[in-house]
Amino acid sequence: MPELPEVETVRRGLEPTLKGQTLVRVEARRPDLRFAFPPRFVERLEGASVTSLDRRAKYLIAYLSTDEALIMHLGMSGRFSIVDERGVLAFDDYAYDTGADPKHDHVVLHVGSGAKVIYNDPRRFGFMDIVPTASLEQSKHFVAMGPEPLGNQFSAGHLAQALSNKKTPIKSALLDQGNVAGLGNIYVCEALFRAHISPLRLSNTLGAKEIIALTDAIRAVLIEAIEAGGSTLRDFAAADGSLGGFQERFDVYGREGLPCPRSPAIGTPHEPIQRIVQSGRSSFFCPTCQT
DNA sequence: AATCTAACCTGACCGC
DNA sequence: TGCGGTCAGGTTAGAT
Repeated sequence: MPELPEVETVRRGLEPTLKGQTLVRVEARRPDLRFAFPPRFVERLEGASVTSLDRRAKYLIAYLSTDEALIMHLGMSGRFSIVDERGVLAFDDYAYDTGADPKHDHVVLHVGSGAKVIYNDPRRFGFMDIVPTASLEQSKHFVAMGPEPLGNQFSAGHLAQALSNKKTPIKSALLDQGNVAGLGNIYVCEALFRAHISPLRLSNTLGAKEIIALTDAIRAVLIEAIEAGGSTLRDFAAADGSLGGFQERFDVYGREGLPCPRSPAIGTPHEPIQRIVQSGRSSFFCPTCQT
């Protein structure tokens, strides 16, 4: 479930195991994921140590002692798990999935502590790349990418500028990583609901107040989801098997036909949550309070 | 240049 | 139990 909050949750989960550790052995069990691994993928990783683990939008970045950076993207179905030095599963970002799925374990990073970090991806929409750290920002993955929504560069002013000449629906504009980076289908739906804006509205028709509301809604929903991701990790550490996480808190996503959370107990009820398809993807919204 | 579509893959789920 | 159809949270190459 990798949009920005999920990737940040994964980053926090992997950091204690990877940071400062040497990659003593790397297994690439096939030549590619969505794309071929870069040349000499294993050789460039083995022997390097991870100086820090960062995130940019939905990408994980492991900075290496070799002045290169390992870029990892989870695609749609990518997940990481950690098996610690005792052989015990210590982290799995799909903790509520039942059963192992070793046939889709494509990459294994063995670190000096004896732990291993396993990348599993049934659909193989994920990918990994290695680029020189000095040119990371200029690499093809990041060169045209918009600002981090939780960073200082993202503001109502930025969003207003980005949307001002766009005729595309706001739903599509927010999915465009060049406008703001890290949102996906779920959090776009949720942010538009919070901002009372219909996904059908054309980008260049939003008013200043709406753009401010949208900016605030994007930040708020991402922050809450990251906090909920943290609680998922704690749940798993406690091995209580509970689902947890943010998905129980969606206002509109996946809730077609269900009541709008804002529908009043007294007075005229809102229409049920509606699902439409925009550029091939589902949008969920309340036709009554999102205009 | 902006915008849209199809494609990449596999698995889960639903109705019959 | 099996079969076919539908859907899935992302990105990008190629067409309009």
